[in-house]
Amino acid sequence: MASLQEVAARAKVSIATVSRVLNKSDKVVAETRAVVEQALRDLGYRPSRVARRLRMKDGRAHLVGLIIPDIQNPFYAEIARGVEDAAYAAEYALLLCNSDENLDKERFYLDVMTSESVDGVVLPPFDETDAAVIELVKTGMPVVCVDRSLAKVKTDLVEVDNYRGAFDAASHLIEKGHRNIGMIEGRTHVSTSRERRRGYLDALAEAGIPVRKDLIRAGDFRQESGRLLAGELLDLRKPPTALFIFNNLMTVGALAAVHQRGLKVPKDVAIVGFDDLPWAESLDPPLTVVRQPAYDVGRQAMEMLLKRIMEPTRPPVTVRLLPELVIRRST
Amino acid sequence: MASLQEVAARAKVSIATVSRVLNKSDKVVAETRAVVEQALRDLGYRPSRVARRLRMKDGRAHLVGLIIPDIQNPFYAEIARGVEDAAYAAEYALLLCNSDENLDKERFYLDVMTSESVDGVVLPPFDETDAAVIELVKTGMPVVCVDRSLAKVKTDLVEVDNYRGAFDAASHLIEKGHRNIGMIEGRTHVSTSRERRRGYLDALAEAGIPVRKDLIRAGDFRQESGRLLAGELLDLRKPPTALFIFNNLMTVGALAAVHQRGLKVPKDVAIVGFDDLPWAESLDPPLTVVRQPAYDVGRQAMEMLLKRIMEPTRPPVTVRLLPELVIRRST
DNA sequence: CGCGTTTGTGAAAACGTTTACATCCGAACC
DNA sequence: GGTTCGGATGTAAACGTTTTCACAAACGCG
Repeated sequence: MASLQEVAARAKVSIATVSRVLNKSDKVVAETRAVVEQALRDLGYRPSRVARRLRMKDGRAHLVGLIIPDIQNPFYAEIARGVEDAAYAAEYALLLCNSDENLDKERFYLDVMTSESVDGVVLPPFDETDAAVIELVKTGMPVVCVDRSLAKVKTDLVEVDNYRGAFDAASHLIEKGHRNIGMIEGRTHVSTSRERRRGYLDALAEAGIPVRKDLIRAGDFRQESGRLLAGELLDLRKPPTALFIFNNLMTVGALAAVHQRGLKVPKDVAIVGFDDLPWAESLDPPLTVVRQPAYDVGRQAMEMLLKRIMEPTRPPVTVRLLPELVIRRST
Repeated sequence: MASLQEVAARAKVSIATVSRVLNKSDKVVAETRAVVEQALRDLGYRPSRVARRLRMKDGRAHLVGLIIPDIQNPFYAEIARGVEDAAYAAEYALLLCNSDENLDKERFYLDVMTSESVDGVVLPPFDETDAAVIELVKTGMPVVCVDRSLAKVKTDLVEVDNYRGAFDAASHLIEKGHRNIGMIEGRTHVSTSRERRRGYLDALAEAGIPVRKDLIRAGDFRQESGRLLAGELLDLRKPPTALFIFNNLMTVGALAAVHQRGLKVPKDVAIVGFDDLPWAESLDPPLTVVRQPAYDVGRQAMEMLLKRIMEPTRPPVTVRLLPELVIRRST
């Protein structure tokens, strides 16, 4: 509440001097400094980030935005933790928003970002052609994409080798003797979906297994769509003996569909999903998954963003992290 | 980027007129309005929330803060969704922060809140005596507590009937014939822990079961502490035949400890935990839990906050929602 | 002792809004 | 035809900072 004005009045100096005391940088003699600091304490002064941000040129707000598609998805929550830890370490505050895999909400929050003059934004774009994000990038706002990438625009990017992850997962199932492997994709215009699909197809091709189109379904990354689509696949005349599912939430949904039908995993149907879960070990059965280093994705993205804020003209960088196939008992 | 200045120049009017067009409220003749609106579009004008917030008196920033202890805890994620939906519906932006059950972080973010001149804050206090939160309340900042309450200070509050939830859970175990019921609490100075403990003790008392102090352990709400403490209990000379655990994450940890020892649930040990999980149904075995209406907690808290922002002097209100015992197969 | 140089401090502008107040102009009134 | 009114628009102050520039005093030096 107390402003520089009031502090200055109490210390009988000018507001400029108070500001200088606050920002340490400038010269102010020890005696005055002491007086000012006393006044600061007396009034319980708290600087206004708002005023500061209004006055300052870009890149010094110490505020960045993170827009995640679904805060209830543990994968994104883990990314958020990574981002948050790196931000907090650099004393940056984080404006965290949940876009709910919804373009309108995303646009609303992107507007908030520019409107709040944040220093930069971390986000997984809605899909490869996300217009609102591209627009934002073009305004010169520092943007780091995580997990998903944009097709036409080059930005800083921290992603996971989705092709490799999917290839390994499918190969693992093939090795176990499966030839009818169902796949539940995510939204198809998302870069991760595209890459994972490639990995699956290549693994099949390499093993000389023909692709059964009816075993491929596209979901929307939500639990419910996993349940529905897994149900469809299991109810097929010639159902798959294994399921490869593109994210954690849909995998949980699929598991529910399997249980509902009284089928046994992995005897009746094997399952491997993308994204590890803290409780994957305690699921019935413990789930084989492609583990993504989500925390690191977040942390590195934030560090990358800080670099870009410091040096806005540096060329965009891509970091690709490796996933890991964690074999438990669902395969 | 474009400011009122530039728009005004292009439309050949004063900035006041532009501002009036923007805020609809005031009179401006149709012709000028059209000209201004064209200029607005041409320049792709985006208002600066920062400047606006600096200028305006309290309560009109259309920005509120939410500080949650752990973004990776599905219970809080669900609360966050409730808050976020209600905020978005009212066109409020949400400054979401993760305090990591850490007082320093919490203080940092509380400072950010005042410093950012948010209109209000929703949070579960760290514990009943959380000094930083009390301080904030005393500054007159609208604050709504969720889930946990403060001991000495009366604020708006949306909570769950924890006593009832715990009482029901313990009674259910007693009914199933258990007399040695282990309990893993959370941090003991948190209001929810205190209430749940009361519920457990009363249920035992009502059934005439003496309390075994060695069956009561205090954790920190994290998965790891659930694993550790459940391990301790199970390794006791005279171990409990049932476990009542105070939150979801510790329950998952406890489940791991049980599996690790090769014990069967519920044959060797029954388990009931607080907080439902989207995948509780797919755990091994499907978990009996006390379900809290987390989404509603969040939604109602945000609505309450909006009311307080509109009418800062209204007396504090408490809403208590009912939990529900969901019986699955772990008991 | 006079003159440049340094050092500490203050005055004021700027950031982008909102809004109270002033101004202008035409219409309505008597 | 003045006077008054009211409606549309402009002017300028204010919000709380940072920062440039100016200024005064002290200092160093020949």
